[in-house]
Amino acid sequence: MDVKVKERLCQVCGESKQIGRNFCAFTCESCKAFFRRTALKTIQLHCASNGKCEINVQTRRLCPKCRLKKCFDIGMRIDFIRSETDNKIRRQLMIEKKMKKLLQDMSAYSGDSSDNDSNANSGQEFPESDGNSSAIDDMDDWIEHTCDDSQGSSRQVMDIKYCLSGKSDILTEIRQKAQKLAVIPMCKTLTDYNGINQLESRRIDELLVATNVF
Amino acid sequence: MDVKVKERLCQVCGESKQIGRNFCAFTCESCKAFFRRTALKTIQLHCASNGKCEINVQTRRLCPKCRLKKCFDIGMRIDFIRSETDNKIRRQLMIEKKMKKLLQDMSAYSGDSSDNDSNANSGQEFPESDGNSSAIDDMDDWIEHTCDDSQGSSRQVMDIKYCLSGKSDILTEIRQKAQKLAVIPMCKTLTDYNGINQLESRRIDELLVATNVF
DNA sequence: AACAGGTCACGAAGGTCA
DNA sequence: TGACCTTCGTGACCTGTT
Repeated sequence: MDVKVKERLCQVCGESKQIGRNFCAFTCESCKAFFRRTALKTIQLHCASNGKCEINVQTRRLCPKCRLKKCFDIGMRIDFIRSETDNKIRRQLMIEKKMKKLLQDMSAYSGDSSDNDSNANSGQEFPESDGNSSAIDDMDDWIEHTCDDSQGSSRQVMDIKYCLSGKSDILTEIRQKAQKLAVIPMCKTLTDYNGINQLESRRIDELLVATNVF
Repeated sequence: MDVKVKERLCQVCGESKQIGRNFCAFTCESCKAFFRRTALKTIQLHCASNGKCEINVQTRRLCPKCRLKKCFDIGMRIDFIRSETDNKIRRQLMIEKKMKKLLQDMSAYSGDSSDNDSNANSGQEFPESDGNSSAIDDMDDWIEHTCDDSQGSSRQVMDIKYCLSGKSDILTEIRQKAQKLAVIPMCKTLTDYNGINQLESRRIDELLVATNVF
């Protein structure tokens, strides 16, 4: 029972909400975020009380130095924070993944069945651009004309565009696909249909597209 | 006896449950899944302890690099993992099998018990509507016989039908395309609508993929 | 029965923004 | 700073084939 209670309280500040195992210790969300942000920083922290501050939910934000010290004391491990290069790679992979999906969607709606999976080496880097800005412009057009942004739904597309600045190879491909796009239905025909949620109406869209009727 | 005990423990992590010969070594289910997922990946794994982590049930998830190393060390073989193309083919075959069964169900519902179709090419056909006695009628029949409306669940299908009324040419076209694509169970999947769950929409995806449209 | 792959809820990382 | 979110790896459980 003692252990159970322990596991339900943040070992750093005593918080009782959102407790989980973070960086090898049971902590709350805020101490987790604090440790992630602070532990790797090299700048010297300063404590006004000679490093003897008590850390609880109320005081935890008053002295970062003592809070961080307690984090280490209760066993939070710095080596469980992913390295910046690791994170960079992950972000890159995520972007490529989204890109691929975007291209698939475009292919589907333009009826372009020539989209081949033969691209075996997915971990490859995109070639650098020579400053082709018109591809970006084209993408802007495409975003503007094909996305219903009434609910911020094209935000991810914008992110991808931003991240891809200077990667004209794939942008050229996008432009080609985009040109084939006769019409629009990217953002769901039956969205507000009573009872059918977004996922389902998306499936219906796909079925209709599969028939090549619309 | 020693050997028997050995065979009842995962050679990677020492787990004692669900042991079997997996990829040429005696392992638990989780190490099997881990090896299947990880062994073929090309991305570089990183170990914080210079590749000297001890792997047991508690620690196995902490360092993928050392876990994978141990997998190889105890003799798990990467060539026992099926290739992606192999898996693709298998999935394709499974889908065709399922579609065949669905087509049979379909035939049963449409009262098309006579197997002597004049079209000899595929063996499985959409029930032919005589003349243009109205595709809508056919659809009505089909809806009536395949939808469980005990909870108003076929309402969406009916609405779709209504939207298509007066567009019998489109309906005919859909049927023709459907014949060509050998996709019947479009609405069959929606029949069980009670909220389309994840599994079901997954089926729809599979069917679409099976048509080679995308 | 044995052994491949598939599924999905869940835990624990990082990211975002008021 | 911290509440909330997304993403991805994990492992128990499942399906299908031999």
